[in-house]
Amino acid sequence: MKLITRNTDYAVRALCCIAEQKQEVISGDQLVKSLEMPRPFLRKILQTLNKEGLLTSSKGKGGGFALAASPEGITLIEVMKIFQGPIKLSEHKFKKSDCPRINDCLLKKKIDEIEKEVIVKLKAITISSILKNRR
Amino acid sequence: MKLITRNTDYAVRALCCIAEQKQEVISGDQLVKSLEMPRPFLRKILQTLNKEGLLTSSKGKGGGFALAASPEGITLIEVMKIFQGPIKLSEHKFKKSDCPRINDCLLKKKIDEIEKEVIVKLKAITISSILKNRR
DNA sequence: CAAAATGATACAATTATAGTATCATAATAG
DNA sequence: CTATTATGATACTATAATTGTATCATTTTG
Ligand code: FES
Ligand code: FES
Repeated sequence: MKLITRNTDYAVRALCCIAEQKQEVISGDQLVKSLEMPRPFLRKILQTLNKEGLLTSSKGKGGGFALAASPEGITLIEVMKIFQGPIKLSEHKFKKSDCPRINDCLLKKKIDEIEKEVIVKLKAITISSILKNRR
Repeated sequence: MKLITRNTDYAVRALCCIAEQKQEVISGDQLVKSLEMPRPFLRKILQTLNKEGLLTSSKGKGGGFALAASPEGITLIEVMKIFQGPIKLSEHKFKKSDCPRINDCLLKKKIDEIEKEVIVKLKAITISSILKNRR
């Protein structure tokens, strides 16, 4: 019942780390050292973030990754969508298709209300607001 | 990223159905007919609800299940705990043990705030409040 | 060309969810 | 006392999601 998967969590940590960096561009290997996470896993995450337009990348010596937007402009929900798909707290599948009862499920209606509020909260979280949380 | 598993959803639907019934006791097979869900799966769910004290059961002809408390007294979060364990939106495990970064993870702190609010909402949902939602 | 970096893609392991199957036990009617 | 109707306990299996790993190709710079 976890809201955030490891993909997303690592991606956010990487984005935070890049945002804090003095030099704009930082290589994957430097990030591995700072963040202590499995190299090939982080590499894949960085590639995805680049493909989705949250990072820019450059190859070759001196290359690496940089933020494509300011830390204020990168929201958590955006990262979640990339790695976890759209937020659906009350998804209810039955062998790949939706539950036949989904339209009259009373519980689903209640959960949908909670979902709306969670989405509002998530939209308010950005890389910069996460960094501000720190002491 | 689903908040409610099928176990929980089915359990709630069953509890609602029992609560609405005129006769207090209803058999598993009758519930299967009303709820259109896989018999052995529902049976297991009912057994668990009984073991956890949300239902009472009686064997033999005329037997079946009945609510152990009033519909106002059964909360969603109670059912969720039974089938999904305690609510932990920001759990982050690494091979069975907690993520070593869990104590300084800035994102986790943000998610924990959301978790608190979600728990408040969930605690307010009961079988009777779910039934009232219906038109 | 060699070194340092990312890009693309296929594969594998682990865990969680969802579901099935079987046999035992108890209560009731006749 | 035995057949029927019901639940109890428990072991097994299937599917999907998550969490990774491994390999080779491509681009950039010196
Ligand atoms: S959406 Fe399927 S039972 Fe609630
Ligand atoms: S709790 Fe592990 S990185 Fe956030």
